[in-house]
Amino acid sequence: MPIRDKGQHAFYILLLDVDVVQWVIRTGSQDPEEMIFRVVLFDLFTRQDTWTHIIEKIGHPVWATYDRDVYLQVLKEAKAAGKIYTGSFQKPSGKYGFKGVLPNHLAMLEQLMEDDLPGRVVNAKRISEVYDWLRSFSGLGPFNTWQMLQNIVYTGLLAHCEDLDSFVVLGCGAVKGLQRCFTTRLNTSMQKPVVRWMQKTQRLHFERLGYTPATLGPKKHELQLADIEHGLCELDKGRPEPFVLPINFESTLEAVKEVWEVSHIANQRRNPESGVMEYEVYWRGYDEPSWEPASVIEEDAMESVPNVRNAVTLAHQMHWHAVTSDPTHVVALF
DNA sequence: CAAGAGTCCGTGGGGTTTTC
DNA sequence: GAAAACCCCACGGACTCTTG
Repeated sequence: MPIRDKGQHAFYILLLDVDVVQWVIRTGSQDPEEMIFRVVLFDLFTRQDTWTHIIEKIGHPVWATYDRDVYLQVLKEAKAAGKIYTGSFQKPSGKYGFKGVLPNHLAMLEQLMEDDLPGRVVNAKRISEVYDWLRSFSGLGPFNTWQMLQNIVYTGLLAHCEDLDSFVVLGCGAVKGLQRCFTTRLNTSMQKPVVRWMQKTQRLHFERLGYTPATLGPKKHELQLADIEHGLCELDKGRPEPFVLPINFESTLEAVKEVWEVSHIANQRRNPESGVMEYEVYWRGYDEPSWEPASVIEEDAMESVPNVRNAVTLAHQMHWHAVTSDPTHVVALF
């Protein structure tokens, strides 16, 4: 059975976004610096019209020949003729010493490039490093940073990062979407694990509901964390009625068991300097333990700690009674 | 310290008024 | 009468302040 109804919308929007970003990335120099310049420039507007307008006026954007005045002029003309921003992705102007959004956005772009965003991306061990660094810029809050980072991920330059498959940030929309799914607001520490769990068990849900699994891109990838997050946002926008996912408890436990990576937790302490609660974690495959902040471990507990209690807690929070009478209600996600 | 409420800023859409 | 200008409201994310 093909995906239909409003759920289809969510995927089409998603596919469009990915395709446009891919086009931005693949058209032009494949030098990391140039690719990232194009991605960030595109990300400021996240609008295909704006990108096309730039190309028509000055050709494919090139960092090596970038000139603020030229870009400002072209974008001002575009703005005078129509819209250049997208409502839901619009970034605050940030504080870069200019009046108005546009010059401040360009100034932020320049700052990112001059402070070597490309180098930081190429040399990053973890995506979270790049995220934290981007977050320090004025105007880049949690959600916009995440969006920008996702577009950077599409370049493939972060493919070597160890947290490529686990790093996710949930925006307000995604949290509301989760609330729609599970009728109750999930405990903050459970939100990300639940989204990771949704990603890992997506096939099971498609099968259970009798739908062809949704795939993205020419290579028919499974939905990634970013896609699930995105889907949750669309869900929040499009659905007036709250509903609940019917969930199989046993399969959830199986999903949790499959991804254990922590060997065991030996100790806990309060960090003498910061006062933060920490756990002494032994990692599977490594002899040396490390002290990890409790918040991190608890957040990742679904994935990493061999502690069934976490799964049971989750089960209780999720209200797993099968409810929806119309399977199309869950199609936006699964 | 975390969660929630409130403010700010800018977009977008719909409707109304003004202008030619 | 059509197009342009204007107004108002809702929305979303960042940021700040308050509360428990």
